[in-house]
Amino acid sequence: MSHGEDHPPIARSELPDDTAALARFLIGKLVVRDLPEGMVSGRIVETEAYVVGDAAGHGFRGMTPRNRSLFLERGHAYVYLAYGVSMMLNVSSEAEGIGTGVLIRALEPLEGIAIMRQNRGVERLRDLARGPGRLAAALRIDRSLDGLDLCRKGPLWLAKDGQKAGEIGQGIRIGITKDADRLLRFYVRGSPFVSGPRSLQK
DNA sequence: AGTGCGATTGACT
DNA sequence: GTCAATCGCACTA
Repeated sequence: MSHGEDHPPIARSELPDDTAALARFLIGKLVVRDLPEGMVSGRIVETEAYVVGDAAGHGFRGMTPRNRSLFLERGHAYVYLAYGVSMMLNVSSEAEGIGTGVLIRALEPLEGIAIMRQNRGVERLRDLARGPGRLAAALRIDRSLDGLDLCRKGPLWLAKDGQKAGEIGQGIRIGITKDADRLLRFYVRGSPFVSGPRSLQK
């Protein structure tokens, strides 16, 4: 694998307005993290959409100190702590003032794998960023990145990938109880880097 | 001011 | 397969 690639950011105008469409669009795109030790990147293989009127969405009951970044224009980072243990990376969606977003659930590691191993404390490639909390740990993502514009170069941004994503599967979201039946999870079929039980693959 | 609960993970039976 | 850890925050009063 080559290193030191340029990774131009994805323009905001390329991001679909609709949240579910954005979740699908982001499959196969890159998350790029600029760390002091070097560049870390991965290909997005799993996302979940938290859409308008969605009781499972953090923005459902309006803006709060925690979720205000969800209400930014599409393409900004919403980072929060889940279960007091794991950071979660989301991409805000829709127009400014609408509290919706896309959870990035899993990456296929590309660059900076040694750095990811160090951040995670595990060796196995498959386990470095399989799951939203693991992904955030591998990229050392925390609340200091909340609200960041992901459509420009900085500590963290979104980029295109040279190669096409595989076939995209769709299913129910993981770990929620409200609006749990909606098919708002997207993933690369057959990718070993996708999280969740095998019963949800297919 | 007190309380209950997660968009998870890793350890364990 | 089950389950505890852990804590910020939203909700109730």
